[in-house]
Amino acid sequence: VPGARNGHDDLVVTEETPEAQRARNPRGQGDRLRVEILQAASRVLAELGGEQAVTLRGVARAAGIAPASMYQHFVDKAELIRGLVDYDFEELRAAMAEADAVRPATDVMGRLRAQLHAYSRFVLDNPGHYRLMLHNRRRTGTADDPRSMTAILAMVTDAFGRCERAGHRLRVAVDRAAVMVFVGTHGRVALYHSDPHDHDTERVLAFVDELIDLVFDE
Amino acid sequence: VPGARNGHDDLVVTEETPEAQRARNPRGQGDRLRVEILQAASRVLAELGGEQAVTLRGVARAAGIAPASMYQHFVDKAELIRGLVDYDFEELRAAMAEADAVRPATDVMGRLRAQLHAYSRFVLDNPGHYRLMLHNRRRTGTADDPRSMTAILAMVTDAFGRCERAGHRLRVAVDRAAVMVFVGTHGRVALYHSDPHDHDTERVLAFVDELIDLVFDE
DNA sequence: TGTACATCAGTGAACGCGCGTTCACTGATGTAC
DNA sequence: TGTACATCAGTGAACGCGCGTTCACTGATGTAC
Repeated sequence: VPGARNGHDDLVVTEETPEAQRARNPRGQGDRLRVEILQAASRVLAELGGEQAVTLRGVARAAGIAPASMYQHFVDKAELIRGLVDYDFEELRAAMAEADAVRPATDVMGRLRAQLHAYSRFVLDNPGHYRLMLHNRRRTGTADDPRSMTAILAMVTDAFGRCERAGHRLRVAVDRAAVMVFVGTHGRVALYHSDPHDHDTERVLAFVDELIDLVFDE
Repeated sequence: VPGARNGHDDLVVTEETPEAQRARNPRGQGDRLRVEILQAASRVLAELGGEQAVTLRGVARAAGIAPASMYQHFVDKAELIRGLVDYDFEELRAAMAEADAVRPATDVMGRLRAQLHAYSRFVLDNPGHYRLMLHNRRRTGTADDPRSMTAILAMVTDAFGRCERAGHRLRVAVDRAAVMVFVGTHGRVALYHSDPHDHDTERVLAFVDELIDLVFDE
């Protein structure tokens, strides 16, 4: 019956996506729903921005499942959020790694810029995700966990190290340069996030380049 | 009767502060409660961090009044939040202005550093407030409104301008230098906000000084 | 090959909670006569 | 000077809502015999 509601016990307020009735996963594949849930959560966060917009019931709605079904994959809401943060860190890391890999290995400066540009684009395009990652990150403090800011910073530090070894002279130590540029990049995108006059991606990337120029000697 | 509850229709969960019975303000002084409410909201935000922790009922509880009383001073919750943001911007501006005024007028570099240090301290000490200010700021985009990031940046730009006129040479234009250092400062405090290994105020201030050194020639 | 059954993916209904908001009110106090 | 009254600061109780979570369940499907 077209238009028939699947029986939620609460009204679906935003009728936008009627969400075709989900086909149940086959026997051994119960875990597939887990990533579908994370993708749904990611969509919800992107559309509504702000962690408080990510509710168990809202994500269930977006995934087209019953709220109770969440509990087969996440013990509680906090674990759902942690899962989402890990998912996002992996997306960011992958975007930076790909930007790096796509350039010739010898173009060390180009790879450095490309990584920082990928970082900027990710943050500009996903403000809600970025805020979530910032305020819910792991407490590890080591670069071991690839899902941490420390690991992202380590990628940038590596890129600076390659530049220095290739003969590009820095005005400060490698790790200081990396922190300065990374932190400056973050500051730029974060500070101007909600400013409607400043959503010009190109200007942000130009600022990042300006920062990079500042730490190199020449 | 000591210990007697004033009749809230919901239970007060955190019994911490029994909040002595408020004395009603005299006739013409109804507005005094407005600032008491803002101060209570400020306390709630500082203690619980995060905008979603600031609820009408929670603030009313902290102020020792009935939830309904909020509506004589704020038309709805959104206006309470706006009021809180304005209140916070004024606090930040005042802290920076005082840091500047306390030094001899001729010590232009000291005044610049003092302003940025005051900014950093405010952000480090009030993470919840700072996040609220960032994500709920005015859309003006002009420095006219003293309660905006633009106005704060304008203060920093002025300070850099004074340094340059006093003979300190910059490697980039005054407004670029101001943006870079301001944005870098913001990035540093914001990025490391929730990192327990990095709550050392002195290290943050040293980073800010390092940034300042970087934009000056020499 | 046929069938009983355990397993598995997912559900429906209900719960108690704190929230924002409304509305008719209370009682003290300054003011008009 | 005395008193009726309008004004003002602030309240108590109730509302409907969406939330996170629990629990007993359903029904399809692979497996053991």
